[in-house]
Amino acid sequence: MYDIKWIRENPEEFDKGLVRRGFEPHSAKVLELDKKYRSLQTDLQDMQSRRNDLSKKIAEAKKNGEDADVLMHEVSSLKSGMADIDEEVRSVCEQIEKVLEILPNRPADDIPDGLDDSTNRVVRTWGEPRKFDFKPLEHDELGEKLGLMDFEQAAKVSGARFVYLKGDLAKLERALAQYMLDMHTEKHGYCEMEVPLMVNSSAVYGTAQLPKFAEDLYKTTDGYWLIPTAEVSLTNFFAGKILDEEKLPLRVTALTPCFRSEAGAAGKDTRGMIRQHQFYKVEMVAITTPEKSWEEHEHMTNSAEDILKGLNLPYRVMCLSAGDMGFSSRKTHDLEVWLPGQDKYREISSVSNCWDFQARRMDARCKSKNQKGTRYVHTLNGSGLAVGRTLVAVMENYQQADGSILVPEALQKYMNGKKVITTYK
RNA sequence: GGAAAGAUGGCAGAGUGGUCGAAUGCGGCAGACUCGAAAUCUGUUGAUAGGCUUUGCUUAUCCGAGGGUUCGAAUCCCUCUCUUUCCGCCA
Repeated sequence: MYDIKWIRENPEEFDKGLVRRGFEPHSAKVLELDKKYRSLQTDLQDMQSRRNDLSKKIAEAKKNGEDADVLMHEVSSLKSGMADIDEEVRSVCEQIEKVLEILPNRPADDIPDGLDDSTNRVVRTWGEPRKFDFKPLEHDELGEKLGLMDFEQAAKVSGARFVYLKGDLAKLERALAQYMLDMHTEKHGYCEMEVPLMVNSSAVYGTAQLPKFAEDLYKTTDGYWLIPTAEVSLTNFFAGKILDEEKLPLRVTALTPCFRSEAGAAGKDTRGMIRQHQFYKVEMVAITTPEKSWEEHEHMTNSAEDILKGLNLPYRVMCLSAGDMGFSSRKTHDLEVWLPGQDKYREISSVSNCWDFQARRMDARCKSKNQKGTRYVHTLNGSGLAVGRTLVAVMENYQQADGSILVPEALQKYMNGKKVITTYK
């Protein structure tokens, strides 16, 4: 959510950001409503002030045993006009909110222009894609050949975009999640959390999946939303709070299933585990002061990269263009892992600095001891990593000619020392 | 699911129709005392929005949320949410 005061002072910048995102300029309309709102509010406050004065006089008159009927009538007539203005103030305020709540965050200055992924910029590349002396398979083919991945039965039980994992492959996924959490908690300074998977509307509004993206989410019969990412639960942990600036940054992480309807993804990634309605993800969230959020963005990106480095999976870091970023983000780094089966880099993590955009929506603030007043915190979130997609990457990168899969060294301790995954017996 | 009691500032906790944005205590901040610290004493200390003659002044709103009654609501009425305790059920 934008700060109306900031728009008042920087209308051109506001519009410029929107245009970079592929949106129409909105400052003229917003400022017109804002002007109306403020003038109405002043009128209303004047009336309220008069009412309060008269009420005090009535109290005094009654205390002195005087007659207060005339005064009381005066307030009554004053009140009849107040209700209308009150209604108008509320309506204009709502109109402003309706406009602002569906506008995306302002892109940072240093990110590429462009409305889609074609102008995303490569920030850095790590690792050499492995040379195969056989034709590498895609993960779903590998998994099914091993008898450890079953899409067919999942389709019967649930439908498209679900999977069963069996035996060592199921265990490998669990090992991956554990490895990620251990890295983040022991090495990167995150606090592990166990979080709600079902949340209410105001939480989803806070992280800005609502009101605009309701069709991407699952809703229960009694009105809960299934989280599409632990970002919702983790970030809202700080909703409505005033945090000590001295204690920031706060870093939290959680392993959760994520639920997505994939409403707009018909025909995309229909095979395999890349795009499922339900998948595990380790999410990182950081809360910082306004001064420290860019620094924290780098730290979080590095934390995600560390996971891939530890698994020796080649990847590159992309800086997303203005129009390709998520709604709440000012700057997003995507980590793309090399998938030999697909012969391309695929997104495995997305690390975003949301600035004060979500903090305003969920009223998360911070306060310094030597400072008057409060400020909105900056929120950041990033996948660290998408567990299902990491499993895919491990399978494709560590496959052998006979169809077996080597267990990356970093995961062996989570697999009881097992070094290779073969057919289920 | 049934019954009862609650929700007040950073925290604890008074306040049942009229200078109540709210006593008191703790905490925080500033000062005094001290070589320094502790203890003690004194003062100070909420948020949001608007206006202005803008390091300040002023107006409004905020006592779980939303409505209502009233000249006036933390206080009375209604709805909702949450918490606690007891009973029931349950991984």
